[in-house]
Amino acid sequence: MEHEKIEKKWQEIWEKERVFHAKDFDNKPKFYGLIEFPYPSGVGLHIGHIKAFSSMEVISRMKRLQGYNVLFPIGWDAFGLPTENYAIKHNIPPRVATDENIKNIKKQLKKSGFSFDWDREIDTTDENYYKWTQWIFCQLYKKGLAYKSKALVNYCPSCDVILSNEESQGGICDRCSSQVVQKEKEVWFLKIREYAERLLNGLDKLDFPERVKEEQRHWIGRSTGAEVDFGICINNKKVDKLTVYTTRCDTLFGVTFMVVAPEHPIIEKYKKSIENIEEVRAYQESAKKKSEFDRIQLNKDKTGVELKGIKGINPITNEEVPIFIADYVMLGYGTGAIMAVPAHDTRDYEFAKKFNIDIKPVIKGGDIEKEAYIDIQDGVMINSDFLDGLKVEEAKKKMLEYLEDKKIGQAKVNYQMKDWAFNRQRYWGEPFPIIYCDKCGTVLVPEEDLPVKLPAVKEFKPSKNGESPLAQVEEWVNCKCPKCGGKARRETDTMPQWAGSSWYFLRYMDPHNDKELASKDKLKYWGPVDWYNGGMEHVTRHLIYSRFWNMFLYDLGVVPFEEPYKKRSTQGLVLGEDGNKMSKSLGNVVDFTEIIDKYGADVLRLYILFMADYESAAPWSSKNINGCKRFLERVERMTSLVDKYDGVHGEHITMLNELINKVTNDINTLKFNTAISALMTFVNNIYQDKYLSKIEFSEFLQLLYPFAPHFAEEMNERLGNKTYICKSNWPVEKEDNSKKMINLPVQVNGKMKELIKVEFDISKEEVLKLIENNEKLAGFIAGGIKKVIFVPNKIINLIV
RNA sequence: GCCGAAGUGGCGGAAUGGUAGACGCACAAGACUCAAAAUCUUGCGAGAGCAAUCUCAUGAGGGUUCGAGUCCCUCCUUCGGUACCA
Repeated sequence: MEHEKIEKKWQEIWEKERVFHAKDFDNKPKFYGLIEFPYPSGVGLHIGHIKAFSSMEVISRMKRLQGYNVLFPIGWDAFGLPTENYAIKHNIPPRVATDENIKNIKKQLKKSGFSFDWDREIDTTDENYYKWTQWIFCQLYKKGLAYKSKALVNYCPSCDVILSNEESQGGICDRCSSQVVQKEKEVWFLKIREYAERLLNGLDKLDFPERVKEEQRHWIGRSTGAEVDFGICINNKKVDKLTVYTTRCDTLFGVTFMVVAPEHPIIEKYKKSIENIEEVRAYQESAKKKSEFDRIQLNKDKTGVELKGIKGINPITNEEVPIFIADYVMLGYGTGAIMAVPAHDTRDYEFAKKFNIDIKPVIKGGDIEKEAYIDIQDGVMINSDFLDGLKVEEAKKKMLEYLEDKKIGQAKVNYQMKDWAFNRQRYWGEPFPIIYCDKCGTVLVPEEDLPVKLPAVKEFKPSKNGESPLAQVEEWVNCKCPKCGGKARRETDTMPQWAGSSWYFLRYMDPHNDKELASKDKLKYWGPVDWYNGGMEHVTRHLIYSRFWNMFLYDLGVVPFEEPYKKRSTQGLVLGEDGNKMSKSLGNVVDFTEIIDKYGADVLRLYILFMADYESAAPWSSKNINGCKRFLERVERMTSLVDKYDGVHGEHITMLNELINKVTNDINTLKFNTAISALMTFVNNIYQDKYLSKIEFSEFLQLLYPFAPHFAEEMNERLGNKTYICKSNWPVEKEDNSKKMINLPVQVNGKMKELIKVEFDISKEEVLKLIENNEKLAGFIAGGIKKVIFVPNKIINLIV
């Protein structure tokens, strides 16, 4: 079959018939299937995209035949670094580059035969789209959830851009792999931490894979503990308090020193009292130079400097303890200060060993000469006054009561998740709807003035002083204050990559609305997303950010559902033929457009879904794909076996029913590989029988349709069917009056001996009778049967 | 270190605690052909046997069970995530 011709033909027919069009407020049950919209980068799509999109594609194709009103949309996450870097590299304005790339990728997607509803195509860089991204920011600002503050940020010297923690994991820039350094900057933050608890608790109700939930939980990083007010004293006189965060307030009697982060404000406050301030300053400087990554790398070798001249006071024992600064304590977590209990914390232990500090055990057991002893399960308190004899959990509780009673401490929940650093010094992003006025301060752009359009510029490369290129566009930057009408300047930073993708699934439900981000009625009809498939790499950032925005919009009353995604699944990577991750440097990248040219989109999709379990990574094979090609050719030749029988042959009913059942279930559980193998088995069986009816063939083609839609449509037409498959109804199981026969395995002492063909639902007694009459099996039971395990329709096991 | 996933033929991979290796690839033999390709048929975990058949076999070692690739314990390896988070 000429795949090029028939694929083009059916793509045109589907488009003309508008079969993938999602109808608002239709009476049919709705199904909203979502895939992660692609970045329109210059290199086009990757074979991984094809796999990623194929799950919802297959499910959507089936669901439409099953009578669902399916929303399966597509769009472009076009702001952000990949596009901008491409534009800079090729010296093309980002707008032009984006449009070119979109055009190219759109062509690739259409050629691949995806059943997207193109009427709902969105583009995050379209001003009608980012108007609403800006609008959401305005609401966040109004609710006090967006703020600007000075902060140490991850800064990539090569890209000249500030990165979020998510974009600089491991201290490496996400985009260019350069080493990230720390820099102090005025940064916009979104208070995602205010939603931490809800983001965490919401997970329980969601149909996400457990590992996805675990990663999100870990990312949010909730820990329960206590803040305890230690004292600071100078010359034996208490002058201040120093609050620490601990999850182990039960060990308060074991504190032998304190540690604060190098940037902790007490150093500046008491610099006059610190005798070795020069040494301290030197340490602060060296810590600043180290990126967060370096700190981690050096985690075996603890460093620090004692703050001589000031001491900490343990509020329980009133003992004086030394205070150190050390870079193993982070300013950004807890209070930036800790109480150190070397006997029961590995880090404190290492530090104490190095600096010769006392190690005082407060939990029985272990050998503190060798290592810190940690037993939160069964540990029993010692050397701890009123806690002695209690187990750790009980001691925690009692200590906390004591602290709260004496007003020297309180229960405290902390989250590892930091507020979301929400700006970049780049051109290709959403401008902030923010104006700075000398008189009025920070002023929001009024809603009627949205969108704040991104001006066309000549110089879109990042400038070397770390400022956004927008800062150089005087006529854009200088504006009137919306409040007082006086001279004012616009915010020149832009929003990060994740902004536009944090709410795009909402826009799909009402993409052309110019009054609101989406009408509530349409959100109510389509939302929430029934099934969202995407990559494991977006589980912690994109998924959490978008859940946060959705929750916020829910609180505002704009969105009628709190959680945006009912169900989430993840595809495994397509690895290179050598088993490694595909990469240009390894030269193992497979160009899927070449595969389409050679084999067609149907064979490509069939093979991608057949090669392994959908959710696990699997290597590409240019040999194995032949099997899928041959399979379709075999199906094509099956035409010659079609007889004149009007109906389903009695002998084929069971087989066909099983196929319908299997394919339907497998598609619903992403087991595409076994669905396809069942289709193959069916064909093999038909070849054995050498006949099938037209109806059998037609239903087979319907089942094949989600995986090889063009081919199935073409074959269906050749069979003489007047109705397109895309407009047909998904096959259902037929009444089966035939006596169902099964092969029942017979085990003797747990070992398989024989298969006997029996009627379905046969009784134990009848089976035993058959066994007695079976020449071979009778021999085994000649010595008498001790015990019989009979599992109806499954197995019989004879213990002799 | 911690969290998660996984280890099954020559290869990709199937198996609600119940026939291990479905389906496909590769390979071999046969049919068709002048020949090749394509196609069709058959075989294809290892060992023993003319054979029927038997024994062994799902990373290693234990255990639970009538029965374990699947559940439990200990360990090894690989991959992914994460990390001085107090």
